[in-house]
Amino acid sequence: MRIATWNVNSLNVRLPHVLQWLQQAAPDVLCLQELKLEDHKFPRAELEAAGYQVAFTGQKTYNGVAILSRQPLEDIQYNLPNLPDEQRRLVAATVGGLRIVCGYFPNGQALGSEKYPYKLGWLNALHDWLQGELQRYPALALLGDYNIAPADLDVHDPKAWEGQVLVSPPEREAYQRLLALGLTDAYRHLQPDTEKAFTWWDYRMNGFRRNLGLRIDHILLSAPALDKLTACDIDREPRTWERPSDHTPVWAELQA
DNA sequence: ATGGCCGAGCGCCTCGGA
Repeated sequence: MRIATWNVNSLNVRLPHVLQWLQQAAPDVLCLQELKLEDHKFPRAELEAAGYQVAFTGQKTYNGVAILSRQPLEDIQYNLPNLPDEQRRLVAATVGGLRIVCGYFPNGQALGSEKYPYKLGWLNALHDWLQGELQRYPALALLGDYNIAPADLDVHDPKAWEGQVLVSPPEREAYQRLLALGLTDAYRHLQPDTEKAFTWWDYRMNGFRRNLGLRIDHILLSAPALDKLTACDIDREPRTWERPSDHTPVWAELQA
């Protein structure tokens, strides 16, 4: 079973990219973030024609998440039940016994911004909700755009980024608290030392060509899911396509 | 050189992203 995550930065613009990647990467499950469209504009017919069932929750202009799956999606949940919030940032469903949680974590904007405590609060609510979720679903994968680079190894220029949003100690501590629930970073589990392995590059400054990026999109696995992990990688190819998202897909292969 | 790029919105500038 191949599972994947991709922040598409507008599904309106990126639907052709998504269809192309579904065809060539053939994931069983693909989690999408930053749909930037309302539910009535979700391209359900096109994705179903490609062989995928869909669960999604969106809003105009901002946020929005979806799970695409070849197998049926069961027990679908929208948003964090313990956090009243207008922002559409989470959808979860069970696929073949594996609990899939798709999240678009808040960016935080800047440490002095009111969006920063919102981010930390969201992370805290996610943590608390996951505790119960892991009890109900021991085999669980948390995929998405975390907007956190867990370690300096995940940052192209740690000195320039030091103390900024996406790498600040409180965010990294919140990320570590997720790991403390029994989750493991699939990519780092298999590639503990790989440098300059990024999932996002700024549109500006020729960021991608110069590989000035961050690793902020992740797949975290609970122990029963980690036992089945055989491969995990970042697919940089879609970032080379015409009019790309600033993020590129991350995928993991789990034994059946 | 602290900017540069994108996408969306009732657009011709602003906001948010990361």
